[in-house]
Amino acid sequence: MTAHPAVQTVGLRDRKKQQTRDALATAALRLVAERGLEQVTVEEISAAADVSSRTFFNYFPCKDDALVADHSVDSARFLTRLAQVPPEVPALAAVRSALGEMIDRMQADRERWLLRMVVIERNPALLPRLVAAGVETERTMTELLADRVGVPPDHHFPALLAAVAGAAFRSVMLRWAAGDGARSLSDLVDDAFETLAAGLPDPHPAP
Amino acid sequence: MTAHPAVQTVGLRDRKKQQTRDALATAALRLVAERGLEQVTVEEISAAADVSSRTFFNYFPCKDDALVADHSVDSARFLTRLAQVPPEVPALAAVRSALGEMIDRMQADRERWLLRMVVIERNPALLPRLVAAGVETERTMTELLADRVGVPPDHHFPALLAAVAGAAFRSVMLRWAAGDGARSLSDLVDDAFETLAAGLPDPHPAP
DNA sequence: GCGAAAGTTTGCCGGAGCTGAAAGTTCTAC
DNA sequence: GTAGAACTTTCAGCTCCGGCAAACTTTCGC
Repeated sequence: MTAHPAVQTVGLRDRKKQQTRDALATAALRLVAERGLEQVTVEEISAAADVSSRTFFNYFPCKDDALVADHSVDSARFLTRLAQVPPEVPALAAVRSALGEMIDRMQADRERWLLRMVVIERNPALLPRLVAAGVETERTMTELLADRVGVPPDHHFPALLAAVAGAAFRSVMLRWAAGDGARSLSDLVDDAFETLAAGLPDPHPAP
Repeated sequence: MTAHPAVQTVGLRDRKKQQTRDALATAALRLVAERGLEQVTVEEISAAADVSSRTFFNYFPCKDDALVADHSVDSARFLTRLAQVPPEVPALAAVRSALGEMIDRMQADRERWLLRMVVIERNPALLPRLVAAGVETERTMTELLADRVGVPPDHHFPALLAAVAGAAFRSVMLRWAAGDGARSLSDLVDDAFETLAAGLPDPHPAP
């Protein structure tokens, strides 16, 4: 069903690895959603995924990462995209544009991402982990942005924009999950980036 | 020298507690600055502060928090200030203004804060901790801001502004430490908030 | 002052997270 | 089909961290 005959370069070994990784992440997410972060041990997660707990640590450096840092591929693609946006596009808009593909993938994997965000919301200890997952990305993004706008790498603008964009995106993801995915992630991101571009003016209260 | 005769309601017991807390935080900071986060155990920190390691955990829930989350008082004051800013001031400016007092206290405790930020920069695992320390503050800030601009608490604006302001402030603190405190924290914060208010436009590259 | 009450420190102990080494198993490449 | 690479498991061990109850210190009421 999910077999793509065109993509055969991926051997059995790699497929198994992906399966194990997936099984671990899924089990972790399910168990923590049911019982809460503290009530679930690595041992239980590993048992649910049918591997030893040592194997768990071969895939994830810590329990939390199985819940939030299961998507390192995405950030690499995001950075590639960002580098590809034509240089005349202003930096903020370029970031928004580069996020597009990541957003599409997230919406394709909708259920898992919604569950992930709900789990994070209910276990606030995980929120910093979400930041940790993005830290490396933000560092690289800072360099790319410095290059793009033609300022030295220690200028304040690139670091600020990277940090702010990251924060905005996290805020949007939480909002998306809070609304149970009713509005599309893409729309919500547009709202947020428009607000940023407008300089964060006070919204008009409902009349 | 630092004795304020007017403030005598603080008993011996509380002063001792504060001293212990301080000794632990200082020892942690010094040791980690010397050797790096991984090369320092709670046992060593406690020994340096002349208490048992069990006592350490009476003060801080984990090792990292002794390094970054040693200033919960400040955020409470910040929130009080924010609530006091006249309602006609736009939200972004109100946040900047409320930060003023916290910034002053940080500059008064300059050496410690610079060391703290340097330690964080050199041990990136701590960066998420810095976020964790602000998480509760941001949540309350979100509520205050919703109230201030007169929108329902689930509107996207307050959460976005709180997250963005937090990210901007963290970015500035790191920049401040990177420049070894050469420019005043207050100036750097002004730069960042002006850039935010302007909608994060690309800076002019040096001609 | 003095004794009871309240709060703090401590040692002891155990569970959980995480790592290294060595041995065993499964896949790949020739 | 077999040698070797890659992955998993077992095991031993360290640090982190919290519960408990005993000892100690400060505070409070008299």
